[in-house]
Amino acid sequence: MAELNFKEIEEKWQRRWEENKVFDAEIEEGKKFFLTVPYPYTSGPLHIGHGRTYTIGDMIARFKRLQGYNVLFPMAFHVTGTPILAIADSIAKGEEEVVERYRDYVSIYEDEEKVEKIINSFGNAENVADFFADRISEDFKRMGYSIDWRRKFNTTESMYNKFIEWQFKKLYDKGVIKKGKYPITYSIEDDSAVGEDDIEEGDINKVSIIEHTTIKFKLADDSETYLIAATLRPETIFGVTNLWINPAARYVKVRVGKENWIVSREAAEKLGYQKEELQITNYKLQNEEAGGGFFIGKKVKEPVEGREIPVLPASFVDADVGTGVVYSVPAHAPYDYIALEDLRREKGLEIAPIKIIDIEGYDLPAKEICERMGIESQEDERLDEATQIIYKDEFYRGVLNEKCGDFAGIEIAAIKDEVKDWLKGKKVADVFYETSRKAVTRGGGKVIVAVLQDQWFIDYTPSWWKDMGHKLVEGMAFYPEKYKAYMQDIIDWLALRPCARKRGLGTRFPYEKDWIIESLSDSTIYMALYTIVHLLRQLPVDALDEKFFDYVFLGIGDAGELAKETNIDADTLNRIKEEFEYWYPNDLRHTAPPHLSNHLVFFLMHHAAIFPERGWPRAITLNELMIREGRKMSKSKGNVIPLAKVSELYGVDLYRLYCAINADFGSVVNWREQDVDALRRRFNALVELFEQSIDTGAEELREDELTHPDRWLLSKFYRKLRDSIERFDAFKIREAGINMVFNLMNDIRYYEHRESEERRKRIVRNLMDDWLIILSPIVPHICEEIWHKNRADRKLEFVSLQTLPEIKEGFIDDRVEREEEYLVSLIGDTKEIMKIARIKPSKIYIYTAEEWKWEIFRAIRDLPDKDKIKEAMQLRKDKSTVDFVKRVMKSNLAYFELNESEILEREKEYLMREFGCEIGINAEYDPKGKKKFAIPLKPAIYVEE
RNA sequence: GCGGGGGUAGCCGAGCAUGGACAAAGGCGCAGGACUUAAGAUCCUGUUCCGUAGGGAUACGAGGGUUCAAAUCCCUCCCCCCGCACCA
Repeated sequence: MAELNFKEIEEKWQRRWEENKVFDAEIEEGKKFFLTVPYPYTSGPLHIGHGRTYTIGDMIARFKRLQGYNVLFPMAFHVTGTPILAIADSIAKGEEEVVERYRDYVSIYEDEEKVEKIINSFGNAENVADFFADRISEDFKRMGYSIDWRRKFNTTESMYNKFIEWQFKKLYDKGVIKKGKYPITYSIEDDSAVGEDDIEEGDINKVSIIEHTTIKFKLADDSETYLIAATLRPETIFGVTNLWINPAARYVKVRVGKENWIVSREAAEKLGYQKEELQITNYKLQNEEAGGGFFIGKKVKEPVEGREIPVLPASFVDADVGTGVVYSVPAHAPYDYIALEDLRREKGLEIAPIKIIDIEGYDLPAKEICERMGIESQEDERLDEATQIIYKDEFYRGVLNEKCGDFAGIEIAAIKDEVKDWLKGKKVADVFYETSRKAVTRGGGKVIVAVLQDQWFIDYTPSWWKDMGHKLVEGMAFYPEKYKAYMQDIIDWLALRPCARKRGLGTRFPYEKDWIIESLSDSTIYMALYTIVHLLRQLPVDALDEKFFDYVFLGIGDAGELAKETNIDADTLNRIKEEFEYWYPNDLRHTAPPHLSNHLVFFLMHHAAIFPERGWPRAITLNELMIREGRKMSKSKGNVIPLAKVSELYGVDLYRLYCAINADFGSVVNWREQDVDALRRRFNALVELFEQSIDTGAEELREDELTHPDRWLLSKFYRKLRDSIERFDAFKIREAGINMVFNLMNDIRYYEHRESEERRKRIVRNLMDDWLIILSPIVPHICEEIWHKNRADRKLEFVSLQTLPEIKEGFIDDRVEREEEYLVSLIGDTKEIMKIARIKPSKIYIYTAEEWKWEIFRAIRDLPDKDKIKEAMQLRKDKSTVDFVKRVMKSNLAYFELNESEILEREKEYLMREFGCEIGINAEYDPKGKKKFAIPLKPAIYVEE
């Protein structure tokens, strides 16, 4: 048999599909199916993990075609946002790490001599985007995806900008586009917002924004000036005994409104990015910063009761965390307790802790935790841990005591925010944002929290919107189903989202042109554009204004008038509108769970807001990600395989099969070379099975020559086919695939053992066409190849365009399958006996159950266990009846009528072949008295040496 | 912390929603055999323990409970993974 060249086969069929426009979708009679997968971001090559989602999407598209749907499966490219711009900037600056990475990326696709030139062009973001968009298109074609490529676009095209502007106008009209303050992570050095990608180790050690509460302590000798302490536990203010200042740090005075605030120099800088009214002046008249020591020993007034408390030195205070001023609650904060202990030892200073929280198991929590953990110095690293423990315990179990005024008797968890608000109301507290850890950007710039004063948001909080979102989700299907409830929660949780930035590629914000629409907010309803994009290309961009889209998408306005205004004739307008209305809604969006709480929820909410109900999406399916050899794939680990290499390294169909079979949607696919190899052998064996039937010119079996094993295999085949179609339709592609590859192959192997290789070749011929059709969504290239090889006259009849095979129900035969199971278990039992008794048989005697046993078997089959013996004894009063019924109960055999001796007589020859000896059926000869052990469906066996 | 998902044999991984045929599919690995000059591939057999007749014992994170019966239901505990936003 000739070795198949998979690569050639892939290319051949991809070419023919393209030449014959097999996947170009046009309006047709009958049912339609519009499937989308999120467009890829074109900052670099995709890897096999990304490929999983697109591949599954393609399988669904292909399956739906077989089901008779007119399928639209389009693709576009996402370019908007900051990363591509950042990459281009880095390359323009010549940052070696980035340049090196992109050299590697480009080398995946290009010969070495071209690489440098292409990299040089990458100083321009557009070139990066275009290069990878082109390559990813090629990758997708090479993966055999059944995409209608005429509808390809990217998100920086002016046509797209027009569409996004329209979207924002619709949202603005609904009153959900707003302006306000918002804290973000920010780099002073770069003068811009920074995200996870921009932060050093931001991907593995996330930086989040933490809200501290600042509390003002008035200096006793200066009524306009306050030391500003920051805390995460404002409710502990009732227990404050002193302030802490780090003598080694530098402090400055800043002017906030009419007050002077004293904070660390570092904090002053951060405050400058958070409070617009802030002015910085240096402390002391001689225009110098003050060392922390300047304040030591001064008195301040705590703001609740106005007690005077001292300012004391502490080394644990970090000038770069919070304000560099900390208030001390030694009863409940381990750091404070230990620092005071130090002072007591060194200076003899006695300050009594003020206990304000009652909690079971503690008297003075800070003291006890330190003693328990053996902490004695404020340099001890375990203080953090001790603080955590106390914080947690007190938060959930602690109750404020009588020292806390109106808040006494209430649990911390329930009252924390109220205390904070109360302090804010008294004008003694304010908000200060801090990063959850110290962080720098990848360029080394310090990351702080800045508060944007005029950030644009989408406000998802209006209840009308949430209600619509819930309703939309309620009417949708999700697979895996658990994500439906999860999505409802996400909708509730969704609040304000900034929707524009100052930087990045994208559409200008229509209401303030120096803002650019943020890239997730511009990717919410773009599926609608797929339906008409190929038609829009023939129109002048200027015509694509609000009225145009209102008409096409919402049916608002009049074609005749619009034609006059836009210079597009009314027929064209209607043609476009019709195309949209034909394809919409999006019947299925297939993606991966990381999109749930961002892209997908926006996708749903924006549809709910903008489109009428008939335009709402119908279903979402999600597949988990892919790992490799048990580990996450990542650039830094260097363990990614580019999608572009799949064909060369593995073959596309093998990859697709692996994606289909290795894991269900809800589980991670583990790409393991060992398993891939094993699957390759299976896959090759399957292909060979088909090839052999074709090459030898084996003929189909005629119905009148079918034997029992033939009927058995046909029954198995059509049962599995029926089952697999059901499962595929329910997106259980893995189960369908395992059924149609692994399990069927096992059946055929068994069949061949039962019959012969020759006959196997013939019967495969009977099944081949039906089998190829159901396999074609998963491994389309090889199916197409064999489909055509099988019948040379097929030419343009692609397997990809067939309809699902008819299930030949007549072949599905319980009896035939039961009979075969009966034989298999008989043979298994016999072999078991031979093994245990270590006998080489000269003859094997098989005794089927006598008729009375069958009668009782029938009579008691539906009775509960406890009644079985009683019933049986009424039918036949004999001790052997009891033994028999016990054996039946133990054996757990499902009732089924079989004529055992008839089967055995028929298969006698097969049994002889199997055991290589004589077989006696129901003989009188029974030297060891085995006969009595026979029960229905489980004959007694005697093996003679 | 909040929300979600898990812990199954040497490994990966089904099954658990509707408890019973579950010593637990399938794959990998390992061992033996057939084939081969050999290797690979393929096929067969085995892979918790005991057993010279198809059987028995112990097992599905740990510990309890419900039941005639639990990997499957209930409770408690331990451990692991994911998301928590402005980022594609």
